[in-house]
Amino acid sequence: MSAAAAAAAVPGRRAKAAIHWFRKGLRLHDNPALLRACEAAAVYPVFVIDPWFVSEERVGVNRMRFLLETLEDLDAALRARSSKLSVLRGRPEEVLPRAAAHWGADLLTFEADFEPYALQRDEAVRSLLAERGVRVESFVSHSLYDPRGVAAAGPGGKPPLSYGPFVKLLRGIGPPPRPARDPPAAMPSEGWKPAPAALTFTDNATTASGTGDGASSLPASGEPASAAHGDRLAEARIPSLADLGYAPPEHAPLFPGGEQEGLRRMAAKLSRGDWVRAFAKPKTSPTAVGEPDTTGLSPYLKFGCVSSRRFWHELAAVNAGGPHGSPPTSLEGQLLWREFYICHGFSFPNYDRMAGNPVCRQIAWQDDPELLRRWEEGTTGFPWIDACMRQLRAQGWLHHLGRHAVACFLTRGDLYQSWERGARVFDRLLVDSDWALNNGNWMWLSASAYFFQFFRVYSPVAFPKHTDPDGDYVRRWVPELANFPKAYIYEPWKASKQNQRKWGCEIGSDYPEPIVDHVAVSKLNMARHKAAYEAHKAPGPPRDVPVGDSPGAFQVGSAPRAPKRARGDGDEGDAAAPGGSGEERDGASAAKRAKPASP
DNA sequence: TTCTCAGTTGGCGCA
DNA sequence: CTGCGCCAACTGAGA
Ligand SMILES: Cc1cc2nc3c(=O)[nH]c(=O)nc-3n(C[C@H](O)[C@H](O)[C@H](O)COP(=O)(O)OP(=O)(O)OC[C@H]3O[C@@H](n4cnc5c(N)ncnc54)[C@H](O)[C@@H]3O)c2cc1C
Repeated sequence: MSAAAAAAAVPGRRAKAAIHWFRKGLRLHDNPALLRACEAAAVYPVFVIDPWFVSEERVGVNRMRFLLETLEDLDAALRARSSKLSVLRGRPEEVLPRAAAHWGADLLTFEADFEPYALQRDEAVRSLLAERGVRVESFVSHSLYDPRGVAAAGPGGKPPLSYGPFVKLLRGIGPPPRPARDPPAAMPSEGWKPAPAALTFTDNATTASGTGDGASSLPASGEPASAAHGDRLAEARIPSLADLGYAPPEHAPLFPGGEQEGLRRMAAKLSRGDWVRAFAKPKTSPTAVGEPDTTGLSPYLKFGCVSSRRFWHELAAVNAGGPHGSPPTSLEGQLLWREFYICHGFSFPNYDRMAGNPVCRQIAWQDDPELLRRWEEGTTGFPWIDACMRQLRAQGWLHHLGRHAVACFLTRGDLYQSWERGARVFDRLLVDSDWALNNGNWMWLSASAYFFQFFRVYSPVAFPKHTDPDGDYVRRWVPELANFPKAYIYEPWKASKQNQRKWGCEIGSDYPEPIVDHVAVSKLNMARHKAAYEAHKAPGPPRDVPVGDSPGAFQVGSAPRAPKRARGDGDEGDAAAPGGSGEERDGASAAKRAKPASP
């Protein structure tokens, strides 16, 4: 392969054929890696679907739908520039070398991805292609800054553990780079040929191989794809949800996928200058029904349908229009939180678990699959918590404070289950699931990192009343309770049996009793956390806390009608719970690939 | 080394 | 409805 190696594209020299590998960064704007590929005589944009991710167990229907819609949108945008998207099927390490050989590519470009799973995958691809004489180039365009540079600028080569100093560090670096220019109106396609049929998704009705690859062609610039290609049904195409074995979604998407949708949403939000400048995150409402009270850009930023740099610069222009808030609560502050977690996920090992994670407190979480299941399914008996979990399941999205509420409830607040379990559920269900953001925020909420005031616990009853005293959000997502008046909407178990019947929902049969006595259990959990922190100061393996080993502890301050069940299944009293001593994590192999970066 | 201070977004009772 | 102090007290950063 030395001849091929000699033919590899070199920096600055024009490549013969370049593959641009889309993973995140699913956009044409601000895409430096795509621009680089466009310097070649022909560019082949591809997306690789690794079947490993294709399962509702790993990537829920909302996120998979978002991805497929995004790929459709990307393909349409490429076709308008005389190109098209080839969606390939298989492991990137196998598919990309074959595709490169097929197309005679001497250059592969992609957007850098700093998640551990992606780094490992990309390094494997890079070395495989290097052996075949294909040069690989990556470009930073997902985050505002190159996380390597940010980390290097921090004390000891690590980013600060607190947000304030982190932002100060960024300010010292200066504003993020300006977005790259758009790709050319007609993307290069010298000697273009279609993707290898064996690697693509094709219609079953006819076969692509009949007349060979030559059957396919590229659209002329601006030519509508469907009209131009109606005669080529067997052409490689973007799979549907059904192709991938997903059941039809039960709910319309809250966020339709795609660059166009993302840019449209960003423009709509930024056009409200006063709203943008007055944005204060803690004051936004988690109980909105319908359009979120925040930007709703998270899935677009996660998949890179919208460039964070473009968002930042357009936001800066809006902020220039008058007095505005500042981080951490401002809209810019939100983007910097994203930066914070991305940088931390890159800088610290084992960021997605407690064991071996240098920023994470070691805590002897309980392990009760039944409690986890009820939380996940939205049947805890706390209407606010259940409404949030049901919105999450239905739409794949929750307001930030809704995420706070359910994450606190599952972990340090009430159920005392590991944040890792919660993060795994979120990762499956969220349309915007992002490895670093998800794990980092779960550590925050569980008071495992960044935030340590564990005595501040969200009440599953009182908290939602701030923004929704009438309980309309609960009625939307927990229809069993639709007829309950506001006085009982967050505590339906307090209504008399007679009223429960009258309002059409008997607690205990039509809707569950509360899963725990919140007041009692949150006190116990505070004591547990306090002990865990003390153990942290005087190192040793994490132990469960002998607090609350007396069942009596549960009756302290018990809520009216605290369900008998609350004590029974509430994990309490087992002071001898196995301390997650650390190293015996489940599935070391799962840890290696535990990452839906692309899907 | 030791201290001080600030920290996105708690709940509650009270004025 | 809003603001305030209390609860009991955590951390990382920086002086
Ligand atoms: C337990 C938990 C898990 C989370 N998991 C994810 C996740 O997997 N993916 C994800 O995008 N966000 C996650 N978040 C952060 C946050 O809740 C969402 O980013 C936000 O609710 C998305 O809505 P938005 O785009 O309207 O936010 P906006 O308030 O409009 O913010 C704009 C953008 O800033 C970024 N941002 C905002 N808040 C945060 C934050 N706390 N941390 C990091 N970035 C932030 C996001 O990219 C967001 O789209 C999580 C939060 C919690 C508490």
